[in-house]
Amino acid sequence: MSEVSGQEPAASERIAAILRDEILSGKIAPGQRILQEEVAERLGSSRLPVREAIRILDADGLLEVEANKGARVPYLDINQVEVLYRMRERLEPLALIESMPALTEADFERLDEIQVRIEAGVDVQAFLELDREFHLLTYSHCPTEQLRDSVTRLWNSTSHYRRAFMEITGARRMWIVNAEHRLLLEALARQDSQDAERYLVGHIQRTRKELSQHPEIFTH
Amino acid sequence: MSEVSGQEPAASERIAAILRDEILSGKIAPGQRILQEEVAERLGSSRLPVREAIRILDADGLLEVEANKGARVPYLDINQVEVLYRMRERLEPLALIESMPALTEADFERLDEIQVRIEAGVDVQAFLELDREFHLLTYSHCPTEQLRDSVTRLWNSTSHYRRAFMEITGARRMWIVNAEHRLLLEALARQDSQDAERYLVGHIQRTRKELSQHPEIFTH
DNA sequence: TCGCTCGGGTTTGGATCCATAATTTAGTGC
DNA sequence: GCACTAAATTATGGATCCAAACCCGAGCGA
Repeated sequence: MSEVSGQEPAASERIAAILRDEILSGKIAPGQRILQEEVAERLGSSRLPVREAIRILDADGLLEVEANKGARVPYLDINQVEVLYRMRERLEPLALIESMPALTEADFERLDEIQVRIEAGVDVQAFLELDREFHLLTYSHCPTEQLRDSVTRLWNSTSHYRRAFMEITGARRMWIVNAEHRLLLEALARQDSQDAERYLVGHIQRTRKELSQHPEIFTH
Repeated sequence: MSEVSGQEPAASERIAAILRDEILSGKIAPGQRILQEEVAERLGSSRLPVREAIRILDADGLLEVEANKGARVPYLDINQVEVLYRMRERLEPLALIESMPALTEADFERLDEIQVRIEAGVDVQAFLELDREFHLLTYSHCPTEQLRDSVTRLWNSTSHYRRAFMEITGARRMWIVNAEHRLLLEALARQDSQDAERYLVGHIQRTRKELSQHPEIFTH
């Protein structure tokens, strides 16, 4: 994650990117094991760059590695996800405040475009991708890479449960998300860090509370 | 970092542990490059486990890796370290609250022993190691591995600057550290999460403010 | 029938060799 | 003498082969 990537993506980076997509999109589910040889053959390389890719994804919080036993997408229980959300509640406002002053006109246009699309109504997968882009874009100018990476890790490791939640609840309470996003955008446009932090924390907190009312998501 | 380590430490883990010590103790300084071959020869292995170890340390926040250019201990500027401290101020109280209820009698004895040693007066290197053990031990029962790892990463990547600070200021204001540690311990013994959080945040905040008054630490 | 042990097969971990990219140095032309 | 170029050196990235650890099932015995 911390790679600056010279200019050409190394094979291990390329493989890591593909696996990352497959995990985030749910094609590879929690509990599922990653077989080095299978991945190597499927992506046309030797096992070595796959091993490096697995380390990269481990650092991204997408895989857990156990010595001599391989890598798998971790199962999380409801308590762990709760704590991950509490971490988000504390870290993301910091990233937002650090990033807000540097947001450009182009960023605001893109944020508005994303929000318009979400409001137009999209399926679960599209919503998850747009929502992720929306929030990570608001943090993108945070100058501290460690903070950006930490936030990204938190989004990564909770993505599966966000999807499961959306698939259960459907679009019923989507108007709340939209209202929160709009309020956040408006505060950002005013460069009001207090309001922005308030709306962001509320947004994450509400999601955590709703999520914890669906323990069935975590039975496996 | 997330390795559960079956029973026998894999070579890559062993090498990572050695390099981690060398970086944390300052034997390898920020800016210094890690040559795979040199490490491999020095530790009696091939380059391959060294490559894995480098990935592990990258995930630990101790190295930065650039494609085709190798790994080095990152330089941080004063602003980055400030943000890392603000991250600590937000994350460590969470880890502490999650861990506090599970602290055992043996933990408290060890914490007291550490604090007694610090008060007896030790050199910089010993203080850094004891202080690290002290705080990480108070978080050690936090059930969420991601949170423990995040906190450890923050300690890792700021360790060099903590040492530089201590070497400049010496033992002059050590009584403040001791008072803060004692108040924290007492609050933990009472299972008073409010007080514990208050003292911990104050402790980290004060360090951040004192550190930011020594910008000369960050000139390289 | 249940549990234990001892295989065979599968999968990960490590070593060596080769390819490729970056850096440095020597050379050449102006 | 300086700047640009090209070749040699150095270091990282990748492929293949071999070793060691783990997993699963068959067979044996209580």
